[in-house]
Amino acid sequence: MRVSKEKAVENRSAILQAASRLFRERGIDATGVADIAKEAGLTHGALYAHFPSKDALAAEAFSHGFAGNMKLVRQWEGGRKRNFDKYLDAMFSTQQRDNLASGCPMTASASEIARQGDAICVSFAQGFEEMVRVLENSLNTEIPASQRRRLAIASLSAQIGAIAISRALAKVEPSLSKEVLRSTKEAMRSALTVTHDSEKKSRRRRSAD
Amino acid sequence: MRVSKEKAVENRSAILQAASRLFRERGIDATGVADIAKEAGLTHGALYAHFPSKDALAAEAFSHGFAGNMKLVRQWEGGRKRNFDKYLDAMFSTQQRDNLASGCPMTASASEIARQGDAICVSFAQGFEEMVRVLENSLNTEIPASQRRRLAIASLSAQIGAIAISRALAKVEPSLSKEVLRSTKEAMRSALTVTHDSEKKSRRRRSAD
DNA sequence: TGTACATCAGTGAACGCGCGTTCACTGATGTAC
DNA sequence: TGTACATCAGTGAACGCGCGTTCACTGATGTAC
Repeated sequence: MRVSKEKAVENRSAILQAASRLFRERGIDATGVADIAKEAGLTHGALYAHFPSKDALAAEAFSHGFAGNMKLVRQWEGGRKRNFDKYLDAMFSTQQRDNLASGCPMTASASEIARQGDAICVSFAQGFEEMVRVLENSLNTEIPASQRRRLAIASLSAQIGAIAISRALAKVEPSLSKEVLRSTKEAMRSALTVTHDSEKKSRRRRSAD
Repeated sequence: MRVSKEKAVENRSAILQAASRLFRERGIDATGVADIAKEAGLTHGALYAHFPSKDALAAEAFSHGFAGNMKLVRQWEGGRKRNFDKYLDAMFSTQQRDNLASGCPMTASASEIARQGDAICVSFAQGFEEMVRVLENSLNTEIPASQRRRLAIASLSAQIGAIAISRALAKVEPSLSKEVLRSTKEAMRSALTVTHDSEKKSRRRRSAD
């Protein structure tokens, strides 16, 4: 039976939200369209009135989940040290590790992306580029601009890797799982609050802080 | 028809090798037991004479692939700087990125592991711990021992993350894909050849190198 | 060494199942008069 | 404002397909005599 325009928009959004959650939680291959429709309170047929295929839904769900996550991340943008420390504490926490459902979709699906269709890869690329920009702007402005981008990229690599590893270890080696989070966080904190090259001027300037 | 004992051992090994390759290349969920058996020159039924289930095969295939990869890695063990630079160049190369089939299984399946059975997680944990030990021993011995382990863990996080990201970007953003490899490599080179804390003595000692 | 027979790795049909997608149908909604 | 009808979001049965696993069967291998 036909539903009102508003209800249809609501349903589309519910499908997107369910897909975004379930793909992160169970992986893209392991989540069926019927599961998603059920979660959204619909039957599987309805899904095809809103999305042409599972692949297209996955690409849009990825962008949707990414946009939601980005809002949370932006609150640390600005580059002040105290904020950045909080950002690191939040990113490398066990809460973040155990929060598959609404955490970063890039992290939840890292090694699956490359095996999916091009649409998802494009969504991933856009999300990654935005994330690099945001992180770059959060770094201490005393770090030379040319290095900030490099450090932002390396940091995202470390974040994505550390969360994936700590998730894989959580069940069977819980203490090693936590060590991975802790060690990567501390290494990043050192790397991002001190410059790496041997420019002594900037190093001295910072030590007065 | 029955085959000789030697041939049976050979076949078991062929299944393991095929599984190890295909799981890395296509992902665990996306690879069928029939594909694996075919690749090994057998039919799917034969597989169950050697392995009780796909899950058990996956766990053993993971260990097998990991052991093979470890042999390649060990050649850089020893801690000399020149060797370590070569290790970094090899790890963050586009060849490594495009080498799904025989690259590190930890990297190929990072975000899938946590969603698989416990047996695979245990294999992963063993592999990871060994990798940490090897990398720890490859780091410059002037870095304090307490920091070496932390740096080794953080480096593995960055490696796994960077390869996963660069694979996801390879098709749609090839230049960004290469930048991720390059930036993460350079950040790691800086982080691992210079200590991170403010111990000035060791910093001075190293600058004479 | 030669023969008879038990063993068991490998075959391929069959199992039940869930997948992504299609489609004839339903009936409330939105619109034209 | 009230009536007639076209629209189309949502339903649920059905599609072909490939999945992991089982099993009766085959026939070369290995063994006991």
